[in-house]
Amino acid sequence: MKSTFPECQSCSCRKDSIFSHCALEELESLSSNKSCTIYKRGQAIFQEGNKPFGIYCLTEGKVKITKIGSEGKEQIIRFAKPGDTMGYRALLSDTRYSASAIALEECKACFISSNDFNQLIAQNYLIAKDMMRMLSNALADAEVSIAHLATKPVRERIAEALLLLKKVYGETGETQFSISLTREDLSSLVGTAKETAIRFLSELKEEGVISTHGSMITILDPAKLIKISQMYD
Amino acid sequence: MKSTFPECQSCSCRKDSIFSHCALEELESLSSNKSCTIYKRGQAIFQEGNKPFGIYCLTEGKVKITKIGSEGKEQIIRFAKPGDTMGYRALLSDTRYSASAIALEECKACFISSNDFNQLIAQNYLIAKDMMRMLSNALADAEVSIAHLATKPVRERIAEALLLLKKVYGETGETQFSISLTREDLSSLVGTAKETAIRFLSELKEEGVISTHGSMITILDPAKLIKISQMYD
DNA sequence: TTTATTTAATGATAAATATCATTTCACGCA
DNA sequence: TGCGTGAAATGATATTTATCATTAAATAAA
Repeated sequence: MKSTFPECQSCSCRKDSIFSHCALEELESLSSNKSCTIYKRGQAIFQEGNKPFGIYCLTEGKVKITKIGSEGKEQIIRFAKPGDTMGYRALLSDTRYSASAIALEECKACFISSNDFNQLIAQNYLIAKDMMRMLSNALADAEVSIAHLATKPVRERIAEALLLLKKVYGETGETQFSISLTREDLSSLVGTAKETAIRFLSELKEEGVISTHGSMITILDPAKLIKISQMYD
Repeated sequence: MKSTFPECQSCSCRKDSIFSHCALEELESLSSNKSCTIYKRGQAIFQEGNKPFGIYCLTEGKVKITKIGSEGKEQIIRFAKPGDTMGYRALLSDTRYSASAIALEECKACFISSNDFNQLIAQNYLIAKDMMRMLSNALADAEVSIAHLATKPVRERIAEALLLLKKVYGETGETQFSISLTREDLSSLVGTAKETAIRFLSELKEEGVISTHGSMITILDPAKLIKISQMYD
């Protein structure tokens, strides 16, 4: 009984996932072979350095994808939301995980074995093409991060980070957006010290761009945030 | 007459390129359709923001792949060497170039139209798989850059940059390795100010790890460079 | 070869960010 | 409702890195 997990055929997150091009029979086969798990806040779905045995499809919750940097410092590379696939990079390059996936809150994810996944992309070119598109987009995003980490000051990167969170986890159309995120996670996304991140957040609060309550951050003025993130462009 | 350009069938750089899995007839078709160009030092092969119409295969010379960051600062994302394909990311995600390719010295590159390229990856799954592997490797590299830019001090990143240059452009097995690279380019790879890069280079010279003559940098002690690059790991 | 021009190198100083210490606040739990 | 714990916030200071100015060296041009 996997009562808490949807069948792939009817999964609401499939619409914008790589499985949007699957035939019904492919979905049925996926669904019957998949294995689903609940992860608690802080739990790892997979970890940097381990061998991959399949891919994960997140169906509920928020996940951070992280790498260990210098002195054991954690660096957040990107976030995953329901419908996102995780761990495919390692499979496709036949290497170990280059990053970890950590649940930011209670999450549900489905596991699809490498065999099933490889078969799928080999037999359905639309899916392979989609994988290439996904990889290409992820690469473009990563390259933007590189350029911005290297050339933008922290204040701009903080603004950008908040906008990224809104883009990933916000509803389209909403102006205000709230998310609970530790200052530690925020600083590890921005690539700065926790205290520095907090200081710039305080600055943004005084400017009325955001408000906070505990770890909850609310974006009040996204337009101004965009301006701040591009101050020196 | 394209006397200065090799036929794809006999091209020496094909062995470790994505075309290593091509059938002879595919190579013949590629070769007869390709268009080859010589680029002078400083010339752009393609530029960030433009629409891609195909991919480029570098056959001679060194190329830097760059993005414009804050305040117009150039950030080097990666390097290309003969045999490397360039510009495929934009095609595969159906977006504009997210980076530019600039010749670091006189270069030769072959152009393959999007049509030819798309046909190739659609008809030959081995090539599509290779593309996915390439994208995955590029993504892994980019993610390492992110983590290191965010967490490693400049001295370590300088050491790492020199090792990267050796890895890309050095012969396998050689210990000493020389490359001509402006301090501007080095600093734009490391993500630091030119003067800062120069200062750390001077430090490495005094330690006997490298030597320089003008823009020429010679790595004398790669082992020590590795240690320096991992000082706080 | 000599000269001009660009690039590398160094010094002095300013700015940005990190670190360490302390206080304040939010939240779970008795 | 108060108490304890951990996280957020703030302050003081140290460190790292950037910027501006100048000199020295290398490369290109005459």
